[in-house]
Amino acid sequence: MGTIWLTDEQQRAWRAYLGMQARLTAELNRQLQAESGLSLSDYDVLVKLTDAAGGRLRPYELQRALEWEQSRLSHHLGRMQRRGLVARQDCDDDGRGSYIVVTDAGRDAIASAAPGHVNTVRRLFFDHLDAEQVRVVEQLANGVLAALDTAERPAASG
Amino acid sequence: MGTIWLTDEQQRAWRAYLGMQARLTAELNRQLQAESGLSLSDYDVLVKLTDAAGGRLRPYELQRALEWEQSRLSHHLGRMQRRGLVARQDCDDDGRGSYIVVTDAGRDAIASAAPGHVNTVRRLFFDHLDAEQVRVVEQLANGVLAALDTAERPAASG
DNA sequence: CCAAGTTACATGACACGTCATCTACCAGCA
DNA sequence: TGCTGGTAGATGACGTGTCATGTAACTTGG
Repeated sequence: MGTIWLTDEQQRAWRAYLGMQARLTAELNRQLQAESGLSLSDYDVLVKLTDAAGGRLRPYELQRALEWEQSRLSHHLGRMQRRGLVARQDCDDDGRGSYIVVTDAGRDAIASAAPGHVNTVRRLFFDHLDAEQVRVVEQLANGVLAALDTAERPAASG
Repeated sequence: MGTIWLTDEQQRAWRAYLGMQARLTAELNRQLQAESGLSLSDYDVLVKLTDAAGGRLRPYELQRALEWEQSRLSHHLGRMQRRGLVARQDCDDDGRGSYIVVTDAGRDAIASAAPGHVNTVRRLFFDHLDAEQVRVVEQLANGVLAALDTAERPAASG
């Protein structure tokens, strides 16, 4: 029988969301790329690494922190290593793995990129939201995320 | 002088938004791909084409409707043509251009993809929002979009 | 202690998006 | 008629993301 479509309000909201998402991501990437030569992905990786003790993490730790697919991370770390942003150290505990370490160049890159990026986030996004809207974004996004979590890792029955 | 960072509320909202955005897009793409062999981009193109009179549009019309970069559209149409989802017709009015037409295969593809996709959008997103949140999403997204528009196409001075 | 399963990570193939650049055509003007 | 500029669109190079698969090292029951 008939498919249930979206209501008019939902359609308008969905279109607006998709539009914002696409344009905003593109703009943020463009600004970051132009001002610092980093991509948003590079930025996220470097944030996690510089936050970590010793500036290094195992790839699987990075993977969980970033919620990336494993092969994406592997490819991306390879590229970042080629560009000198990160390096690898052998892992004595576990012969399969390695540590990923931020290099000095990596630290420099993110230190110089961060202020401009944060400014852009504020200029393009938060400057146009009031306090209530900020709260709604957080709650709504966390709600959707929670649903995605339970949908992907279904609770054990019983 | 000190860089102005984000407030705690803004940081939490931003992280939540980024997480939701990434996971949601990935899931929507995965579902669409698995159930119909289309990507979200294919879907958007086919929606615009089937909405148009005669099921055909000039590439530049598609470009404006989708708000895509020109080369992205060009590459994407090439791939969709290779897969038989769209075809090209000569444009008599303008020797430079052509019309992009949905093929029967394209119509079949989107007709079979749409119900499942809409269902997934509702299941993963709207089922977790109340009416007020839906309104906020629309308003907020449109506000950010408007700002992006004026930022990119600065008004003529005077 | 060893075979079987599991975990950590890499890799090749291929779709996708951006940038820079190129070609062909159209429109206005001398 | 030819020149100049703008518009429609394609293309190659290159970075990125996904899927499927491979491999080596760890772990665990017997």
